[in-house]
Amino acid sequence: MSSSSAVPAAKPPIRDALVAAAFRLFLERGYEQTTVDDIVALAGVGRRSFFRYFPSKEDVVFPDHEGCLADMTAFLAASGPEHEPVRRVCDAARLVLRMYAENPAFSVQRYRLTRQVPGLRAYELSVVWRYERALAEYLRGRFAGRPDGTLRADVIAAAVVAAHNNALRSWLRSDGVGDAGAAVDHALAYVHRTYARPADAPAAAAVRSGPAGPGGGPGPAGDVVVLVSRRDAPLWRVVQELETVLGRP
Amino acid sequence: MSSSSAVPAAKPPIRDALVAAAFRLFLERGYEQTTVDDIVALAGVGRRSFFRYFPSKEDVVFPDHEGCLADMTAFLAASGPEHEPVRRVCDAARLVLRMYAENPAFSVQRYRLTRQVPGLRAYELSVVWRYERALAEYLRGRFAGRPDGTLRADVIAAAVVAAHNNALRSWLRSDGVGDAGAAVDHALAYVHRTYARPADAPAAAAVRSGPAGPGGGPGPAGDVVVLVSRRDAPLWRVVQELETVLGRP
DNA sequence: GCAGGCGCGATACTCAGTACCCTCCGAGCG
DNA sequence: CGCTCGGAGGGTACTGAGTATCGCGCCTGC
Repeated sequence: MSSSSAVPAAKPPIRDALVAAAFRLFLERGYEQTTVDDIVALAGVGRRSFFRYFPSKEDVVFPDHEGCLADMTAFLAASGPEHEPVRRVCDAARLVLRMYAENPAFSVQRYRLTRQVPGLRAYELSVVWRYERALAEYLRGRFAGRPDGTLRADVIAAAVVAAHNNALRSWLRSDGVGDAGAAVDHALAYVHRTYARPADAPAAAAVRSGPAGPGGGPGPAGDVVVLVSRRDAPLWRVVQELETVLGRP
Repeated sequence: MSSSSAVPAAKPPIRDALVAAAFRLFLERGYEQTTVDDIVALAGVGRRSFFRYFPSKEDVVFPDHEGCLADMTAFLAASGPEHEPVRRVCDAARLVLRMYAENPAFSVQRYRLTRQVPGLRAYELSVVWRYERALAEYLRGRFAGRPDGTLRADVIAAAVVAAHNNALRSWLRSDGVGDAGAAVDHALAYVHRTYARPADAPAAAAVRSGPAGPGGGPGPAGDVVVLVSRRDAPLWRVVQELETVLGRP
């Protein structure tokens, strides 16, 4: 009818009402003690509508990740060859942090939920996995042709995600106080230092080798290389020489 | 009693029959088209017994991971301070490969299943996550006190798992032909090179030494640089060190 | 004003997972 | 010898997530 009083509040779409109702109940009585029927009853909608907006009960706990994943994919797709790949995936990871930081209270509550509900933890893993795959796919493209390109891509993507999550979780564990951005920057800087090679590091150098004298063939890992070089030698020559002696790519 | 009474603990009871029946049906008509009732009917046991042996339908697809995880935990717990931590987690990861390699045909079938069933992929993620946590917890212990100890632990554990899985999956994708061990060794070597620092020592130490002896500041072009490095130090780290000492980009 | 589309609700069904209770079987004990 | 006890397996019934189907009402476009 013409009356609008029966309609809940000026249309925060049903989806938001479902999220709000779900979290109220999850916090009140726990995730597993809350049925979908409870949620839809509180939200005042039909049961069928819940599954129209969320493919599963778990999805209502992560209502914004689908969009964030799309943002990340778009961000990576918009990258050009001028971007250093490792830095680019670090920046992509920061998109996720931004989403969490936009709503600290919500993020902390969700974190507590996922910590104590195994089913939610498993679901979160699959979400994180999709982020990691997006980063890895991007890196695989950038590393195509390089030796061990896919290996490097997968490892770097995993390292970036792990570093990001390490910082994010420590921020969440402290109830969202402190500078999450700085913590994530620090963690990602560690990964970036580890993997971002000085653009196509040329190579170079003059070397002598051996644990204790001449005749030492390719010794076991752990022995020592002594390199003597003129100070004014071009760096790339030093590296070239090193590679030759070490017998590595 | 009469047949095979004791020693090998008479292990294979109903459990193995359930696994066999489950895989037959999964391969015949697909995972989601197979109900637990189908499985127990084929195995000739009661429905209740299925859940006695497997907490969920997904678990029947990974019947050996629980034991492997226990092996890994024991392996890490049995580590001493004499073990280099990064090498140790690499060795721990090889335990998982060994389990897969013990039964290539089964592993390949399972891989195909998990590839095409989202629910199984999600479940596998939670299994992998537990391995990663075991590695990370071990490293956290070994890195306790170091700056960014937990960060390093988490990142290295993730890198090890990613490298292992990269090699493992490429082996599985090729239907289990080729040397899985060699592929995993190669992948883990990459991670080990990246992270294994020579027992707290810097990757490389460069010493400036001039013709005029010590005390000489940044000498003129023409004097000599002596660099001492562990043979297994990552090359780019050596270069970083060189750059620092030489004061060049 | 009418027709069609669609968002939504209601009912009914499948199946995973759980709770409860039953039986069978071997072991110990009166 | 029979009784009990305990544990492994089976059967029945229930909860709740997720799906299929239908029917209604509202909004839009002709």
